[in-house]
Amino acid sequence: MKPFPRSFYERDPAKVARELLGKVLVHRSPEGTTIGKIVETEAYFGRGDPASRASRKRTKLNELMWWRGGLAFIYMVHAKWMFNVTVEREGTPGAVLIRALEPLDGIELMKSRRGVEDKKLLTSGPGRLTQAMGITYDHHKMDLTRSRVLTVLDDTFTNFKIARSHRIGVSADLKRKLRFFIRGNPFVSK
DNA sequence: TCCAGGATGTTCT
DNA sequence: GAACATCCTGGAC
Repeated sequence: MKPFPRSFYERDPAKVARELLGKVLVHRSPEGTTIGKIVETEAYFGRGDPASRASRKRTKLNELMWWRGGLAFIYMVHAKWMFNVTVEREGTPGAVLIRALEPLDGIELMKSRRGVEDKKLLTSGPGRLTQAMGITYDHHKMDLTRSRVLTVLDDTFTNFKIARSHRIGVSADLKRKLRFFIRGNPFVSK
């Protein structure tokens, strides 16, 4: 297992969102290592995508969407951290939101960070998984293709079917279905 | 300095 | 499925 190269990320957001399913997110923190399989993602574009933070003016908060692919893009919604990966080449905005993981390792650490025992409640939502994995704004701009701390590894989880739907929690969505998830996986958020 | 809003989560019915 | 707790951010003053 090794990290994806930048060329994996510098492509169409929907394509990257779909191909991130079944891949493995690793966070090596001072408290310990937590690992989860990605089971749910959403793609966000730039101009013309009303749900995207890049459809508005470029600011300090959203500018990472214009940067090169493969970087951790983190922001807060409803007092919860959201973990995204930048996609597309520098100058073209795009990001993929990681919405849910299946816990693989470091489960006791996830439980103590979340304050719950139920494994199903650890990482089945974008705010839940950042808390369980210990991901905060400290990881903003981190390069997932190079970092040893936070990275996405290629893996061999291929035995699953992909389903798609409209994105969740957005007030105005595109016609395209841009939420991807592993069909039947119990850790998908809805 | 104030304050509305937001790619949510939890706890109710 | 609906109410509401949560809290940071940037723009409005």
